Formats: sequence, C-alpha cells, structure tokens
Amino acid sequence: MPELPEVETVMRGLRPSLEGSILKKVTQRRDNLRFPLPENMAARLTGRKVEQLKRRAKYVLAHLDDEMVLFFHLGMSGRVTILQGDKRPPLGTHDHIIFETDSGDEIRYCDPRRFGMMDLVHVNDLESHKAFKDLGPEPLGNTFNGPDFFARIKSKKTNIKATILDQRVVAGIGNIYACEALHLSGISPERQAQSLTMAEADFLVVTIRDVLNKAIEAGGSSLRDYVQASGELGYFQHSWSVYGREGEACRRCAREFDGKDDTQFLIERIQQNGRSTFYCPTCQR
DNA sequence: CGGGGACCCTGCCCGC
DNA sequence: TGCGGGCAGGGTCCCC
Repeated sequence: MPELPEVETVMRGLRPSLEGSILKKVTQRRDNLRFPLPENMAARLTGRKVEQLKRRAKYVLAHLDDEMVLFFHLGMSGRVTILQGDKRPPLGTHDHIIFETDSGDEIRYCDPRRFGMMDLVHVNDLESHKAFKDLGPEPLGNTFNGPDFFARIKSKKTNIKATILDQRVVAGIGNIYACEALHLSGISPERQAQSLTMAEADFLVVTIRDVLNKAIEAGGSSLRDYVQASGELGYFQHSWSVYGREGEACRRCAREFDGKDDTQFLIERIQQNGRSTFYCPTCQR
C-alpha cells in the first residue's frame, strides 16, 4: 500500500511522538526484514535523541543526535502504530520492532510480508546508500518538471506506466498512483514513453503532482482520527478514479459524455511488467 | 546499457 | 470446512 502520500502521512504522524524525543527502549524481535537489520540496532539506538524526521521517496528517515540516520521502508505490507497512555494491546506475530520514547509513547513497526527494510547509517553515507543512490527526483520538488521529465523519457522504449513506476525516473510513485495519474492525464499506459509529446510529458508531470498532493491532503485529514482511534498510520480510505475499478464505468468518460449512456465506457485491467494496470481504453489514448 | 521476468513473504479471497 | 490458486499498494537481482 504505502506509496509516497502514505509514507508522507506516516512521517507526519510520527513527528509529534518522535521529534525531540529520546529513544528510551528499543526492542528488536527478529534479525531481518527484507535485509538483515543493523548489528546491535537496539543498543545503538537506545538513549539517542531524534532530531528530525524526513521523507525521501518511500522512505522515512530519522536523523539522530549522533550523526546517524535511522530509516525504513514499509514494503507492501508495512504499518506503523503509535500507542499512548494505557492502551497497549498485546504484540502481534509481525510486530518486529518497538520503540519507546522518554515521553511514554510506543511505536510499533509491523510488516507481515517483510518486504520492508530498516537501516542505520552515518549521515555522510546516506546519499551513497544502495537505497538512495539511484533515486530520481522527488515528484513534488522543483527538479521534477516538464522539460527534465521529457528529457529523461525521450529515448525510453518501455511503456509509460512502467516508466513512471521506475524509481530512477521519478521517486515515490507506486502502482495505484501510476494508474491514477495516467487516467487523469488521458494517456494510455501502453504508450511507449518516448512517444509522448512535450505537452503530454508536461501535463503528466502536473497530474502526478496533483494526484499525490490530493492524496496527502486526504491522508492528513484522516490522520487525526486515525492517531486518536487506533494509532495506526498510513492506511486511509480513498476512492480511486481507476485503480481497482475493473468493469465499472469510467468517471472521466461519464463527465465528458454527460447525458449519454456511460456504461459503455468501462475500466479495463491488463498486466504490464507483472503488475495490474487499470485504465480506460476510451479516454486514455 | 535497457527491459522483462523471477523472486522474496504472508494473508486473504475465491472457486471447487 | 478444507485446500489450491491467484492476487496484493514493494524493490532487487539476474539474464537476455
């Protein structure tokens, strides 16, 4: 689930509990996720103060007071839960790492499939780390823009869907928002990336930003409820335009063909590079 | 090098 | 009710 907007929401949700707090106790319940966890991670983190939380692509980074940076990725099934006060349900099988702060908050990192990862590196080694060295621009930052994006894709023969999922091209987009952005922009996921015109590339950049920003807003608005209710971050309700809507009427066509029978404009599902793509063959060209 | 497929792991849902 | 198959929002590696 966690794509850029969800990871941003998780990071923002963690800030009140972690920024400026001291990690009083860290419990590590297994020695690996997708990759081995850092040697003696719990001991190395205990007593450290978290100075600042940041996000890069789909990673949350915690800058510590000893020039080290703790960072994690949620993979497909990772979740973070904040527990406060007396409400402390028993640990589940997949609660792998638990952080307790000096103000009494408990943060649980849970990941059933263990496609997530966590690592601890010196701040000077961050950019050269395997996780970050090949990442493309942040889609919501200034370096992701029409001209640069167009230049990056102009020689790519692969389809545009796989291209915007490629973290080296632009960082943080996952399967849902790739489908959503292409739908909103009216571009077929099957188009070769190099076939996009400058105007189309430019518009796709705008729609990617738009889709991500709106999702972050939606996450932010449900975040307060989530933190208070269950403490669980990152999973909020959403109504997608195309994702998961195979066989249903295209909302974009329904708008454009207002008054006509919109049941003929149905969302289809295809496989691209081993993953499902949802799109409307009528309005995505 | 670019591109596509296999793979890592668990849970869930569906059809039989 | 049990079981097998397919599917899931991730990234990495390996081979062509």
